Amino acid sequence: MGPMGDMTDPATGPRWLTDEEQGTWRAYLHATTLLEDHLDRQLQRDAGMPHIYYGLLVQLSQAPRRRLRMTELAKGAKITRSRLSHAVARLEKNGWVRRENCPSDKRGQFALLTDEGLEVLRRTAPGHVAAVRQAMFDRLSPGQLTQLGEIMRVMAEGLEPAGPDADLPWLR
Amino acid sequence: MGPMGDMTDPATGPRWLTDEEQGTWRAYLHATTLLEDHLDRQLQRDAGMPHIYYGLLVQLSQAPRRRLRMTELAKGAKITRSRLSHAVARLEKNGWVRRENCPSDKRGQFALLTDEGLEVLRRTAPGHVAAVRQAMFDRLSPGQLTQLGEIMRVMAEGLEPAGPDADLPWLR
DNA sequence: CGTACATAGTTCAACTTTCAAGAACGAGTC
DNA sequence: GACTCGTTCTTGAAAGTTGAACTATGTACG
Repeated sequence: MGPMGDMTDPATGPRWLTDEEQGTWRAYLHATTLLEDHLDRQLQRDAGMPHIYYGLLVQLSQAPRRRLRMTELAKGAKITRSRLSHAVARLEKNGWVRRENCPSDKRGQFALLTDEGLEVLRRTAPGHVAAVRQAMFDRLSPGQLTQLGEIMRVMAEGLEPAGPDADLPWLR
Repeated sequence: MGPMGDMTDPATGPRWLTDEEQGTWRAYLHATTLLEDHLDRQLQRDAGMPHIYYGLLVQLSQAPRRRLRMTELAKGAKITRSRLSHAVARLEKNGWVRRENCPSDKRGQFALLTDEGLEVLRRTAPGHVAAVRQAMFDRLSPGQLTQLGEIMRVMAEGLEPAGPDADLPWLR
């Protein structure tokens, strides 16, 4: 068990999930894995890259001067720097991204979206949006949309690598 | 674009996401990737396997006689048979799963949970439930819990490989 | 300056996933 | 039986991911 113990009360045992919780958890797992698979396949087929790589291009396209420091890009995509290194290497091979040295910090690298990369994005964005829409927004009522947004923000907040005092969580 | 067209109306162009939809979509992506990463790490650390492998053991543990046909197991976990083959091979090496021939269909294989496998599950389930609880259920109101369940079921329904007539979607 | 430590990014090896074959069996038809 | 076709599961190679080790540079402080 982890360093923080197993979070169970030795007297009462672990707090298992209620039936409703279990049902929701299963539905969550099914929906999220199905959607992720669906988008991965859609993008692999139409854009020649997995969903995460596509997200990297999108982020670059929205950044000033179409470039971002590697670390910023990794944070935005919520992936490790290691994974990003590999991903950018691959995207560079495709000619969709270029690296550039950071003048102010010799350790730093910018990843920047090339014109070709932007073109790929333009060509494939409509199909991607359509897929997302079809899977999620076309099926949810306005109320559900709002609810979902709120719920996801609550969950993300609790999982965020934590802001200040990230290394002293027991003091918060 | 795919065989079914790009779903855009040539007159109006693609229907982009509204601001609220974009916000929800981003929140969704953040929350789901953070949670999946979190659980993967938690289980890798405490149980020595990724989340999906753990899910396979859970499924087996709940099946009659602790065994399932490979295809059933794959369907339940929503993964390909190929992926399952590799996964089971790995779990077999760990001694947590065993294969057995199906007597009635010589092509068939059962995957079955060993006593060791069950023991691993017993040892690690409390920590896993605690992680899920902490990330999701401890943070949502009862109303949100219900909403989330419903929303996820709607989404999953739309993504399901489709029941009968799966190959003639245009007739439905 | 020099030492110590933090940060940025890459690399390596081990592992997992995907995709495209392929081997083996079952079922229907003639 | 023999043909055809679908199903079950496995395999191998390529692609992607992970975590730890490593290089190089910045930063704080005596």
